[in-house]
Amino acid sequence: MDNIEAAAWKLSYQGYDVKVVGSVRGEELIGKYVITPLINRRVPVLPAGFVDENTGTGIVYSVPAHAPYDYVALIDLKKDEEALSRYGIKEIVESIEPISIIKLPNYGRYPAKDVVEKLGVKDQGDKEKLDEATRIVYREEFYNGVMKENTLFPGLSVNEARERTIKALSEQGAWGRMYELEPRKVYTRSGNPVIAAVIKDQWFLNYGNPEWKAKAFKCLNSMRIIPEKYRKNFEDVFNWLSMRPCARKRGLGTRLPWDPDWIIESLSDSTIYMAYYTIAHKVRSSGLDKKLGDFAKRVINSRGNDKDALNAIMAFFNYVFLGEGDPSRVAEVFGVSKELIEDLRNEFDYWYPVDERHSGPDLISSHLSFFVFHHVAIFPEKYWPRSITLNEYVIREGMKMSRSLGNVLPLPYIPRKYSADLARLYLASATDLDSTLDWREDDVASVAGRLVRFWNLANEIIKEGKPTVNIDVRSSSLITQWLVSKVNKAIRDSTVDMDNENIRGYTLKTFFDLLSSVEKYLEITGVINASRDEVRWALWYVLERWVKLLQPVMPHIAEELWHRMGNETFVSLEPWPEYSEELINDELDIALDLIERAVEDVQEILRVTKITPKSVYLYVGPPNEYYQIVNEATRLINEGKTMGEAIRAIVGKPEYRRMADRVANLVSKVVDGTIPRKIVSREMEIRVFKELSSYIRSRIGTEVFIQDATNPAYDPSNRLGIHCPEDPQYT
RNA sequence: GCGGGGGUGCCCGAGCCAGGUCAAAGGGGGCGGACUCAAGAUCCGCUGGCGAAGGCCUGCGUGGGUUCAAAUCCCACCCCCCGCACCA
Repeated sequence: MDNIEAAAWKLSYQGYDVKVVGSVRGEELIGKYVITPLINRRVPVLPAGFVDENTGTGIVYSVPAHAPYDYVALIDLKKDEEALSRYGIKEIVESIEPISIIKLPNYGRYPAKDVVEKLGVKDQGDKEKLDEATRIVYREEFYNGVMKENTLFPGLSVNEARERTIKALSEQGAWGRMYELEPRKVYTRSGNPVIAAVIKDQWFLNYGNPEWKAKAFKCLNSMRIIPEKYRKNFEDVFNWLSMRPCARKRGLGTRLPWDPDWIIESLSDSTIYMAYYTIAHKVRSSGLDKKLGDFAKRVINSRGNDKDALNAIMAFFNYVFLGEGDPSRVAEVFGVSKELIEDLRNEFDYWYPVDERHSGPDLISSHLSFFVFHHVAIFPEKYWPRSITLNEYVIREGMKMSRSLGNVLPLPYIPRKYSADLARLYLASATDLDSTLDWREDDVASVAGRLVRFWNLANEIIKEGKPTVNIDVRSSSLITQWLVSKVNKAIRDSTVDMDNENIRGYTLKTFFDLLSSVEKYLEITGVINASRDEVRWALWYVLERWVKLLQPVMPHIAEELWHRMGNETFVSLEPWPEYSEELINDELDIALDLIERAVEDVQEILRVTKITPKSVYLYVGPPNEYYQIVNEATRLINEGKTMGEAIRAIVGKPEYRRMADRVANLVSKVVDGTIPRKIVSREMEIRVFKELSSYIRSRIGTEVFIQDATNPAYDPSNRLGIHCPEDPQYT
């Protein structure tokens, strides 16, 4: 088929009576002039390689000022001496300058030139960039462009001017419309090109109906949209939705009962398919599918005139989905038991409404909005959908996945190469719902490393076996109390994350944070001479809860560990772990931080001073009044008091009157942040340093002695001058 | 233009709603070390600058402001991404 025929063939589907009367080679026209309609300008015909000759005549109107392709083609042609002389158009082409006809804010005289240069388009063969440039320029001009004085419609916006131009052209009889598909190259499954056709008597759904719209909004307002930021998007689409075609002439699908030449367009009916899913299995196993199908055929074959058949179908769904009508009647019509019909009704009622629909933001403007509209149109309020969750795109190594880049990661490949649990863990940890997920091989490998660490750790705990003695946490070592607190906190906080569908938060807390806590626990208990029974008990305590917490993100591994722990049940069927608020103690975290900070401080001092000490003395726990002063100061500052007011208020109390300078010093350190807002008690401070002194020693590689600052056994340099809570002195 | 989302350290990316323990989680990359004949894998440490004592300076797009205190709150500006009906 040559090009003229292709265009003629396409047009024949668009309501035109087309006959091919002859053909002309484009080359024959080059160098000739045409007269444009409306403005009667003589315009030369020039060669260009970018033109798609499958569309229309293969001749396009060139607007180099505003169309990137035209601009680049003109530049190319000016440089192409060979073509210029072959067609004898050198003089014409050299004299051509783009004519700017649209004023566009933030762009120069020739928007096409601006964008082409910005994107670095090389020549008219640079299709990818030119398409991008065209998209940008057209969009900008369409929404923001204003026609200039040298046009027929000065001052009008581009979209208004376009309508006026069409009108003017058609009044002259110089206008016809040809529809084309975008993107162009779309093929049917049998390999034929897809073309646009003009359809008469199209059926529409009128989403503009105010009552319907109001109901849809009512539903939306009662729904959870996760992430919440997409709600506005839905609202915009709801407002904007109006007439939309709901049927087509070809393809698979259900015929429109009253006009069976038409097939219901998939977005128009697939949006409530989940209602049918609730009963599909029973409809099929009971043979009802066949009976429903027979009725449907009767309806369609009679063009909707077979009222009995139509009523039968309606009665069935009215009862099952809406609870309307009499189940005995329905049973009778279908020749089945009343119990079956009631069972279907119960099945539907058990599952509905849709508690959560998970999808992507690109479907907000179509599928997901229809989903809401159609539900509210058909179902009573109690069956309206409850929530929609959306997640962003997946990219790979920072790049969009596409076939042309050859970097698509096929789904079936994932469990084989990475294992399902690793992939789940990585995906869950890598990003939130509302941002793009970047699949990065290096990161996956790093997560895999953690997973192996976790696996080994869990198996070591299992190897040690279930503890035989029970430990009372309240009388255990601080570090064990700390770990137990961490676990309980992880349960508490990750449960909130789960409820909010903050999967990343949940994963970070339950897997990564707990893993590092347990590793820290092992490191510390390995050097402080902890009770073996206690450690064993604590690790088991953790693992029992940990496996349950991790079950959603790594179901297979969790199940395996659960069984290795000696359980006969499935962890997936176990109740979600409970936490105990009493076992959560933030003071322990602060205390552990205190130790870490002390270690880092000492290391830094040793590094800066380049001293290699024989031993280090840490003086901790200044007088108790200091703690009280700090807590009091924090309270006053948080109330909005100034530093001076806080100092005066504290010094005003008789017990602090004689230490005014110390009060002033402490308060100023609270204000400037040298002393943290949350501090532990003096008892805790001394206890944590004493219990973990071996750990401190192992970290700094030197003998360490913890001294009570108020009563030091050794103070050779007498450095205990000004000294604050949370701020050990070192010797 | 309108609507929405963003701009954080070499890179990715938390934090921001509820200001203070934030030189700023986590990861990647880089550097150093352990292990190894070696490489890889793994593990440990360092990774804004300065510093002979726990500190100072710079710093979260830009410029202002509020505050004792700002990555976080307010105002203005710049830049990036996404969407915008019959498709230019």
